[in-house]
Amino acid sequence: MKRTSPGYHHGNLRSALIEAALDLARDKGAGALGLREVTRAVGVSPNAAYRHFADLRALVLTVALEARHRLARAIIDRLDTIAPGLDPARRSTERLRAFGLAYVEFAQSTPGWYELACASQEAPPDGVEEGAPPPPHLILLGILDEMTRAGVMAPARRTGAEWSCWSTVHGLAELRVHGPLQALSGEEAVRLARLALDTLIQGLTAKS
Amino acid sequence: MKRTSPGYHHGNLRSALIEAALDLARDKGAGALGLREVTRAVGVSPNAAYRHFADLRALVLTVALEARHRLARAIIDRLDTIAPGLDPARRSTERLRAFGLAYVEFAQSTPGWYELACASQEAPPDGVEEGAPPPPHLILLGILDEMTRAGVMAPARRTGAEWSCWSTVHGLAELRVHGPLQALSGEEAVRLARLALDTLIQGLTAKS
DNA sequence: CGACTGATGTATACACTGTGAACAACCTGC
DNA sequence: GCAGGTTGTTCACAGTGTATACATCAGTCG
Repeated sequence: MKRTSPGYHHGNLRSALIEAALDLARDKGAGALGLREVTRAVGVSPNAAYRHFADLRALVLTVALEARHRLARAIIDRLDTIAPGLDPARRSTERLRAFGLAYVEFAQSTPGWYELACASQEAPPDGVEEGAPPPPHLILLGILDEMTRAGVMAPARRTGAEWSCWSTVHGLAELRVHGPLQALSGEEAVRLARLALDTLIQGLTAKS
Repeated sequence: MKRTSPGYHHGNLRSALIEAALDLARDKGAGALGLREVTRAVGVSPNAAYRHFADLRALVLTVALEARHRLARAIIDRLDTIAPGLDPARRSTERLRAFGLAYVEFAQSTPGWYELACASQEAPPDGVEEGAPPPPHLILLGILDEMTRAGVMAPARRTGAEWSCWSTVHGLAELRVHGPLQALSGEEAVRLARLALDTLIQGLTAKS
């Protein structure tokens, strides 16, 4: 909240706005993101934001991109907990399970960021990207390819498998955050998620 | 648009508002529902709505309930197309598939109503209900019970199976309406939905 | 040093939203 | 025919996003 120089200019309003928006979304949901609300949190006049973003939509898109990065990093971190020593078959299925659990737990621990990550997936207008993690979608494709290579999933089942997985995982998150699973405790929700992931894996890897 | 008597009072503003709101949601999405917008469509002053609904939220809840009924009826109609002569095992799985396809196709043909049906599942404050169809959730439970009775699904897998199904189906709809499947044609989306449902059924019914 | 210049934050204004309060027209029962 | 409740209108207010004009800073060039 403190300005780099006590004077008029803020210093780096842009990042301050993004950070304030992230806080706001985490605490009150993605729907609470408003131009006046965010600028108020930073302690600056509403129209100051227009020096750094074309409009509210552009701000939200930028913040959403950051949320997607955090989701991706959460997934990657979780994938890295799977011991590399396992045999490829077991390892790849465990990685699929870890992917799903990371997705759902990200949604349930920070619903506002999850909402942001899903809503308006477009890239913000200012395109430059550096240390961006691979998007969750690509991570999933990689895991499914591992599974086919390892022989746990028949190549015939590979077609469209990403959408089966994505549906299950995204559906779970959605039910948890906006749907009838809202009331559940974290552990119960995770238990249900594990069951759904078991069914999914069973369906992907079943013989015949 | 024409009033029952040329005079002041509208006659049955309440149903007119609900109908206008349904039209608006179908054409421009659930997010486009605004108090002024709806009353404008009916040709009445904004505050007239307050004689029939406590606030905008109450109106939306009422319209959302109607949308849920239409979803339920779409599902039931589709279930009834499954020939009753089939053997119970085959029939119950076909009914599960029909459930999923009906859900997804409702979402893709009338996304605005689908949004309404999902968002804010609470019942509207004015509680009276008469010819209401059973909610989709109960329909699904019934189908799963049929499947276990018919022996296609092991009783051990029955626990939490509704959430596996619901996740897949709701996830598909969500990806279709708000997610990366938006761009697809109707047929392509249905093909992917069939694949995902195959995987789901495979997972629910696999031996061992 | 001092003035010019671009970047950045402010002030004012406007159209829009949901909603409360006071008012007016209508319908119904006595 | 008139009292009283119901229903729709009007006016008002706080809130929103955003366009325009202005003020103030941080440099750079003479």
